[in-house]
Amino acid sequence: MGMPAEERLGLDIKRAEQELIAAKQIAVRPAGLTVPQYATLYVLADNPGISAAALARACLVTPQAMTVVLKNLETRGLVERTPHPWHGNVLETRLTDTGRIALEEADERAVRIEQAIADELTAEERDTLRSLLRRCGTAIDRASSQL
Amino acid sequence: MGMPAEERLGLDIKRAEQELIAAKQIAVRPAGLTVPQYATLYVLADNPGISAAALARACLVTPQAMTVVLKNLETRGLVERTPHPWHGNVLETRLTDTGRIALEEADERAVRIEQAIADELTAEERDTLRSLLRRCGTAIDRASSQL
DNA sequence: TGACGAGTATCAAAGCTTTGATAATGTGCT
DNA sequence: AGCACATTATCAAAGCTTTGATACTCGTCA
Repeated sequence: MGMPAEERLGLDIKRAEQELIAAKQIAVRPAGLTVPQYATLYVLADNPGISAAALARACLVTPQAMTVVLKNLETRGLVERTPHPWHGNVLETRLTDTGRIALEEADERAVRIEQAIADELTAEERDTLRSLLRRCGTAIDRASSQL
Repeated sequence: MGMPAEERLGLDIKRAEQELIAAKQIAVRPAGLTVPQYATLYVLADNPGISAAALARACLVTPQAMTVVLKNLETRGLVERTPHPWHGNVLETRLTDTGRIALEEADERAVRIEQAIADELTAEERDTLRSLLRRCGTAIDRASSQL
């Protein structure tokens, strides 16, 4: 393999994300939610009536993946989907009261993970991390499109 | 929700990882591999005869997840699993010639993604990013265990 | 009016991942 | 020898994700 594993920053990013998602799983589990479900409800809380496709874009997943998540949430009564008043073919999705309660319970614990990250770094370091990650992202996109 | 979304660094980390994995998918796909399969073969190349459980730890997944990946790789003849010579209950896993070829083909393209990241940042910035991500990781672990 | 393109929803198949539980094997300690 | 412990492998169930394909609706433009 051409490039030494120690120089591959991708592993560091992946590791951080893996630790993050593992911690969030533990955080939101007592509320009866998975991480994708939590993320979906979180976006839904600020965007009532959003379409599943738009929700998928906001959560960085495919529409098909979002369909499955919504199906599970709807079965359990955490969200409700009603036909759009005049625009056929579109289903409006909204939080139910039960869904909002679950979200708040989950967020209360999930936010402690985010708070721990924020507390570990100074404001300047947070900006630096954001900036570096963003530059990685653009570099990745560029390389990917030229692949 | 208690904490503003803009302050949640988790989203930035997740986004970077998502872009990374999407790009790697595109990179390794022509070699007929998925990202988890590529990661598995990559570790396997440097650790012939490793057990599935150890492989799972190296790839940051559960043993069950690794079992599925190995099963798919074995079906397609990219790896072979033989009983450990004297230690029963352990299956040694090794790359086949076909598997090595697939890995090299995949790595040739995947490395361009890593190279793009490395090129985008100075040596000092790479160290900074690594350090910040590591500190995030420890903070996450700490918060998670105190949850 | 009619064609086209964008956005949305859904079915199907394949693969990955996790939790939970069970069983077999090897090692170390008593 | 016998027992506890750690490691390994595996089965089962549930959920997430992706690619690929199909179909419906709406707005725009010719």
